[in-house]
Amino acid sequence: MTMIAEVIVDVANSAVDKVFEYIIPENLGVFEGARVLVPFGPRKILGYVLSIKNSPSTHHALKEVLAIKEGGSILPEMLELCAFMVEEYNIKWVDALRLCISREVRNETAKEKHILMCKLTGAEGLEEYITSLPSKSQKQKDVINSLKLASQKKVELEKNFGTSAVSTLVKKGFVEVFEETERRKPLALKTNQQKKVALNPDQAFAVENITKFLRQTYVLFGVTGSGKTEVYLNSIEKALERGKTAILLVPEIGLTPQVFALLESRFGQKVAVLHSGLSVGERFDEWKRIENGEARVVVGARSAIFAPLKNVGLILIDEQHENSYNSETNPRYRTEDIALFRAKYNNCPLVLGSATPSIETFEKTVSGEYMLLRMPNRVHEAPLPETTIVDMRNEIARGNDSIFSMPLLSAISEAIKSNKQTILFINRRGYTSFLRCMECGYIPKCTDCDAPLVYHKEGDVLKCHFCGKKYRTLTACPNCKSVHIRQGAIGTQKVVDEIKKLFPSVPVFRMDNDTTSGKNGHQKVLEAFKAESPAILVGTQMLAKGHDFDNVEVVGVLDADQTLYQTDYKSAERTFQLITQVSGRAGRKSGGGKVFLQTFNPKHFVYRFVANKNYEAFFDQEISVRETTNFPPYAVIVRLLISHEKEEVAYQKTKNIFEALKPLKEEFGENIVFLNAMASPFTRLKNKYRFQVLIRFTKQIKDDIMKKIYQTVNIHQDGKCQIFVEINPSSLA
DNA sequence: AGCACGCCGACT
DNA sequence: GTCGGCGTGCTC
Repeated sequence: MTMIAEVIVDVANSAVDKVFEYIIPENLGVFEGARVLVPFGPRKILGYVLSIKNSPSTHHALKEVLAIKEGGSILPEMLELCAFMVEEYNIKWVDALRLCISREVRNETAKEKHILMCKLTGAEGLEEYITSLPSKSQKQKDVINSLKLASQKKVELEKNFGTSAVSTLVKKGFVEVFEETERRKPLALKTNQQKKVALNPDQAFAVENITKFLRQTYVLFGVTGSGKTEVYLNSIEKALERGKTAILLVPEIGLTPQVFALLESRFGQKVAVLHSGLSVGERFDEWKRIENGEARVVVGARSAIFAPLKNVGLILIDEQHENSYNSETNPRYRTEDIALFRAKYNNCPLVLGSATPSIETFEKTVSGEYMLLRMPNRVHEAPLPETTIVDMRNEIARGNDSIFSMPLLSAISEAIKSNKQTILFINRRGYTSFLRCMECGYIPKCTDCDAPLVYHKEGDVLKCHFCGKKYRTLTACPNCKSVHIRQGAIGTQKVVDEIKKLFPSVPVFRMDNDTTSGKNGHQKVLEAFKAESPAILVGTQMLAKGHDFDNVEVVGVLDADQTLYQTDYKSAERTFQLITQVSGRAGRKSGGGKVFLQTFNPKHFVYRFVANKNYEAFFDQEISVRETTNFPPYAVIVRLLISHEKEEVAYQKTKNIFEALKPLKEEFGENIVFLNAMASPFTRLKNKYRFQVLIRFTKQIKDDIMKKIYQTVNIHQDGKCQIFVEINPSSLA
């Protein structure tokens, strides 16, 4: 009986992203998930076997599978996951499959590293030989004694005892040289052997619940410094004890060598680490170790969720709210979806840890879908920092129009006097930002959408990012007639200049995308900062990501409003998360931290809850806003981003898609809250013109309507015109 | 994505 | 006549 393989070819083009059938020659050992070499037109290319069946479903003349490629085959679990992703995100099969193998294996850009080892052959007459050696041949005796303990690298032996001693012994047949594969190990810090600490009652309760697997998904809700890591480690330990494996995901930036060192000290060689900082050789070896079962704990950034780990018994996502868990490019996916799929497949718990969980996730603890595990106390009993809200309008009234308020400046001065450190946070993102009257705090908003307008350099206009409406830029405040109008964006660089003028003798460091590029870029800046005291660190949101600062007393949030007036439904949530996380950097060890929030809008509910450190109260408020305004999690927002190199074509395509989607309004009636087409906020990007269609609908119709949206997209999509579909985009910029 | 096929302009 | 430009279309 001839068997037929359904193959997806390894070509990243939607025109060939479909099943091709091949005859399986007998004795080739083709299996589902295998990587195979197949004839494709005039050439031979790689393919992935999706399934095997008895008879073809096409009348094409079938060709034969040529060969099997070793390594990098797709586990049955991952094949199912790929099918899920193709369905859920409308992505290409190849793109899904490629996530599941390492690019080093796929491109053959790395292979195993072999080194020469030496060992004793066990040949007879060794003892006699040694005693017969003249005393000047001490080196040979040393080599033998050394090898009696363990096999050793040839280069090491030669370095210690000389090449001639080693080669003589090889010649005499007492020492044998053989090849061994060596693991290229990602560099870890010196491991200061962590002694296991006893869990506090909250931690113990969490570990016990997770281990008992009472619920599919847990939200580990713990304030900064509450010891979530210890819960992760203990839960992993319990999973390993049951013979299972575990995956721990951390935000890309949070994967500090300290975290890895901690895991390694606890789990040793069982840990594999995957992140963007690895060399090709290191990554190749880590994937290999996961594939062959040597590694049983995988720690890594978001793509590590695709690690070919078998028998998964626990999945943990640290800092669940982090946006870096959402892939925004090419194969778009949400790590939480993938993790939940794998957890269900493996019938194991999924743990989402955060001090500031996303609104959508926390809502699921309220509805009972997820189980909430609270950790309200800091481990070392160090109190959370004291937060002061500074009204910047008062500062201007006092004649201080600098970017630093008086209370913040005096706190910095005091910190310097007592040799403590200061962190200044300014979240400058993108080129454009809103305008603001420096006297009354007025911010121009769209008359149709109530969204703050965004200043565009191009054309010198104000635009609404929701409806695309344009306004003339402001020269004077329509509210108070002041001409004191500023762009909201003050960059880190300017802050550094200003603070240096005020405190010329204090070392100032800057941490943003420009200063942290390159390997271990973050680490270098952080270490430089930690080595100085007093010192000041100025940085963007990357400061917020879980770094441990022991000596920071003052945190200044220079422009708290900046994230608040980003133009989408998540801006309050994001602001709360960001400021809470940044605040958490103050007084971590000693306590007594001070946080200053500089704002023009001190009455805003977000700041009140930030200052009170009350996430749950913030959640209650925010979730009711979402409910009344019909935004996620009560509704679903879908954005179709249409791009083409010709503006007219992109515009026409957008119009066509919009017209094609319009009938949905009749079909789904009031379940469709909003449907409109408009120019994308960045109209031209990478030489392509971009337009977008926004659809907002109630979550009940999600599955039905998504099928129809994807159908429409697939009809209009071609090689030149790309259409990206995003569900609940994290930002509409 | 490649690679062949094919149908027009400028050369030995 | 034919060498080669890259538009179009196919790959089980």
